[in-house]
Amino acid sequence: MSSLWAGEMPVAIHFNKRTHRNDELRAQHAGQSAILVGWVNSYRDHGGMVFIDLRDRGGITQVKFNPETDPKAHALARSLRNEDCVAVEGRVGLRGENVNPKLPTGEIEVEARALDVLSKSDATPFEIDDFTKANEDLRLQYRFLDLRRPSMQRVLRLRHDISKAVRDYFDQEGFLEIETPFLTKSTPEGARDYLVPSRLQPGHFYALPQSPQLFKQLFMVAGCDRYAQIVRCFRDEDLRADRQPEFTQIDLEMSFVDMDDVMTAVEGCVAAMFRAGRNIEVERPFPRVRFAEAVDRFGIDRPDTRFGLELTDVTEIVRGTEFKVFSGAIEAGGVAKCLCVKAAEGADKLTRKITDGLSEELKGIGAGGLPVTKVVEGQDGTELATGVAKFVQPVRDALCERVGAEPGDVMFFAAGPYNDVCKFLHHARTRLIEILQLKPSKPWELLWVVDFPMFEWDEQEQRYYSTHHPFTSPRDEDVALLDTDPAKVRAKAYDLVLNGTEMAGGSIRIHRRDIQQKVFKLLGISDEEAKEKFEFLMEALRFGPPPHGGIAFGLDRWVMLLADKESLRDVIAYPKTQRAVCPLTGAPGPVATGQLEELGIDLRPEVWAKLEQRPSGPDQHVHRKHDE
RNA sequence: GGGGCCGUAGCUCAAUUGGCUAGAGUACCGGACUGUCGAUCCGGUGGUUGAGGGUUCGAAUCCCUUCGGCCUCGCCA
Repeated sequence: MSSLWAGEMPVAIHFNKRTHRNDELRAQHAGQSAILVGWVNSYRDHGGMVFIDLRDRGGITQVKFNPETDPKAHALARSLRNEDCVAVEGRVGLRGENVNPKLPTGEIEVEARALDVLSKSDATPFEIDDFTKANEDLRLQYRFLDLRRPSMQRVLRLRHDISKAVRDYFDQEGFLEIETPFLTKSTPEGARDYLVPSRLQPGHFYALPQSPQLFKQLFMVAGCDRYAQIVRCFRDEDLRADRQPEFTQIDLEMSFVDMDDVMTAVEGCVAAMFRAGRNIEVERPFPRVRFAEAVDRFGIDRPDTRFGLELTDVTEIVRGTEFKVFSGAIEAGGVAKCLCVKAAEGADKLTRKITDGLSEELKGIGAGGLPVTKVVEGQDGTELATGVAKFVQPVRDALCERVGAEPGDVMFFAAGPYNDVCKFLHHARTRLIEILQLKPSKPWELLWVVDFPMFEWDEQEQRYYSTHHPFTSPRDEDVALLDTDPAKVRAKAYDLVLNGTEMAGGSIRIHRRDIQQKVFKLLGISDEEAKEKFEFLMEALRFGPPPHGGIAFGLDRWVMLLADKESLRDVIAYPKTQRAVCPLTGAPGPVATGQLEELGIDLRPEVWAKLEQRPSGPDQHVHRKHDE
């Protein structure tokens, strides 16, 4: 290579015989000889002495080139640039007074006797370190460089450690890891499917699995007893920071169990993940909260209970007030709830600007606004000031007593249908926690939400939907209600919530065919439809299915939280952008028309038109009408 | 599909009310320097201000269209 020292043959170092990784050498190794490989993280050329920081996936070791002792290696070292891939042979030396306390290997350096440039690097599009920031789009386009950064390497390692802990745990607990197909059948309910056209049967499509739900239930019918898999799932819906079109689930199913058995198994798995990821021992069992209570107190079925700001029902107190927003909503069958910010929580920071801003935000999600009032110390005791004060003044004492409000506090209200009120105040609560920068009572809070209703009534479509999914079992004591009052039936379902984020959801499944049929009927799924869509499950239920249940949790989200990252993209090696594009590969891309023909697929005229409009870049293959 | 933020040198950013040759740090190139460690010092290259159109004597700045990225609602376990 021309970049090698002119006239010299490259020094042949047996790079495949490296002796250490770059985070391993310590003072105790002083005097030993070592072969290291890696990338040039930085170089410092003093004219005389040359230093390079050599990086591999584990860490950094300083290498010293001395012109007096090793002129050849030194001369070559002067040509090194960032991200060159090199091998170094030398002696481990103590740094004496020049110890670098920032590096674990800072007590030593490798005094190079020989240097081999394995390959040169062009100037990188961004610098490979944790100091400089680069546009995320660029990072994803050059993900192989982005992943060289120590912080990304740490994430990959963390993810590996967590996955391994999960596998070890399930192995130990007697679970079998069995793979399920990716080319499978489209399921009717749930998210939009990713479809894969069939060549052998034109006009037919496989769907990529949204989850292995049915397959794992069949494993139970098959007598596998305990199944667990770390498996990729696919959902063709719009992306978010915490949502990718393909994501990884920890999926499990168990036979001859009830809710407690599954929950205990999951708690063990979560404990193993925390141990592996953060070296934290979590307290078990996790507390449980009933769905109805969670929604009542926090407005949401996945509450973050580490903060105060609980909701209080004030329907009866404000029922008769002059304020139409309250009285009208209540007369129409709605409720009124109050969220009280205590003085100690920083209620005085809630300026008019902030409360107005919150009100606007709430209008954005369908609220009429966010009525507010302040509790103040007046001449004759506690009084209300500003906002809706004059309307609620007549019920002031009852209101303050009910809510526990004291001078200095600020009260927010919402009135209307129960679900709306909860939704609005949950939003307000979440934002207030951010705005007031409230400190959580503890860093991690794991809790179970249980006793979900089986069904939710859809007012618009006048039909029931499954809260969980159609195979979820009702609680034994509620089975009779299926015939009389379906809305009251509680499900054997459980969600695991971490710091206000749903991290896992599962249920005990229906293992009796008659109950499954009854549930389908309630959901408006006809016998023919059930047979068509879930034929194999319905068939399986004929042949002695065991009582069973399971759960699935999103591995990506767990890694994200344990890695203190705010985006799933930071914990997935090759993630997609918001438009579900992979900047690295350019996927999705067009294909040759021949491929489409084989599949019996033709693009619609308007799709063609759009494709032809698009400026085709140098590396972009547009569908060609004539095959190449 | 709706709302919001953003796009200027390889990278991260600046550019006052629409006004002088669009600047800085870093990277890169050249030079100096024997203990640095996000090395330092001196010098240099580098710009279709995402793209297209418009308003104007004059546009990075204002308007329209479009492409791309992020956040979010809808959607989604």
